[in-house]
Amino acid sequence: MDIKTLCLGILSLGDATGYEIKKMVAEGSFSFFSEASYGSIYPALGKLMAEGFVTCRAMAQEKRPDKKVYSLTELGREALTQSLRKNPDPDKNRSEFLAAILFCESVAPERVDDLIEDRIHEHEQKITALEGLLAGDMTPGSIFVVEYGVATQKAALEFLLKNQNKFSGQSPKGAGANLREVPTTAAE
Amino acid sequence: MDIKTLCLGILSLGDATGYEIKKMVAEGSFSFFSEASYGSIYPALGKLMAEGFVTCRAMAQEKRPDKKVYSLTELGREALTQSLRKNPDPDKNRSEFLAAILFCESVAPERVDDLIEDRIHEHEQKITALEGLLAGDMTPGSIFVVEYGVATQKAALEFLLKNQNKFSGQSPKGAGANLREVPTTAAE
DNA sequence: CACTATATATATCGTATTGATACTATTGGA
DNA sequence: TCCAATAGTATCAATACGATATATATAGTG
Repeated sequence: MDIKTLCLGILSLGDATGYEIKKMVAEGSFSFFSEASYGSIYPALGKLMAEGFVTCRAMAQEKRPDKKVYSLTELGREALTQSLRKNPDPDKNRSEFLAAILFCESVAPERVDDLIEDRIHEHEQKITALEGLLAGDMTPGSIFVVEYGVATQKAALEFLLKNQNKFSGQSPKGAGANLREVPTTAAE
Repeated sequence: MDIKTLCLGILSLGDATGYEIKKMVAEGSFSFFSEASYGSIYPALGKLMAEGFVTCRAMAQEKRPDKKVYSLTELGREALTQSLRKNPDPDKNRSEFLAAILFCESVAPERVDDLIEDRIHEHEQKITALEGLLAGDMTPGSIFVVEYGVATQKAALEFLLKNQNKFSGQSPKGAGANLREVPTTAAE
């Protein structure tokens, strides 16, 4: 999803400034499935203005720089509806962790255990954070999205807990320090 | 993970051409957690050459453009090991589907059911595809990665099957066709 | 009181990445 | 025979990212 559409969508939920959009994407329900930086948000808002999809009223504040509040126009609402009509592109998941698992195997197998151990804690934290979001007043949509996130995170966590032993003691080539108590995992 | 490290990692599993690297990232076990285009792979290989991390031997083929096979050097292997030493960055998940759920709510709520229905089929296909990968000869690492993928995909699928009714019949503004049998989900 | 960090708020800049495409040649199917 | 797909290289414009600059105010700390 390009940033223009993302901004359009966020503005469909209510007026916002560029700063607020950035915050929503970095925290809140959006953080689980999107990301955008100022360097893409501000140009996107500029283009949306030029296309007539959003308007901007500058709210002069004393002792603060002007706040530029963007609002969706009727034209913008139609453009968003149109975008939502076509099927969403498949998800893009990027995981340095999974890459590291694959690469460590050939280059530093003794590191895999730590990697998984750390990851388990990260999943636990992520789950706590997501469940914390469910406290505020949320729409059915954002509850759905957050719970979707919780479900997948929990599945990942359980997978790691079940399978972390599958690696231990395997091909201990040279390291030596990594075969503390070889577990009797199902031979194979 | 930047593309240079990704290339280094893939080459640690065996020699490859730029074309082959692209294929591995687009299909195979890598497709689940990484992505890269020619426009980033070729420049990355060029830089890795300049840094002495990879070598390249051109294999002249008749009736085809030269095949440039890249190999990891010992220096490159050390650089990769070094990169793997630091903790992997958190995953980045981008989902147009989840965004669409949120945005549809305010702009086209009658579309949500279709969105979920389609998504269920996509998850089923993805699971089949991932499980298909498990047939070939795989290292423990790639089995782990693929099964991690299967686990999360299945969790997502189950979540959607369980919760797809949570949306039906809610704020049926104008559509009318979407309130077939309102389920008695736990009132709340 | 000064110092530091964090929050509010806008915006730009260099670089990395994407997505599309060009070029050339072979294979396989309609 | 013609079209699409596969194999292989590579580049380019548009976009996105990540870091940073610019200001001001507040909150905490030594």
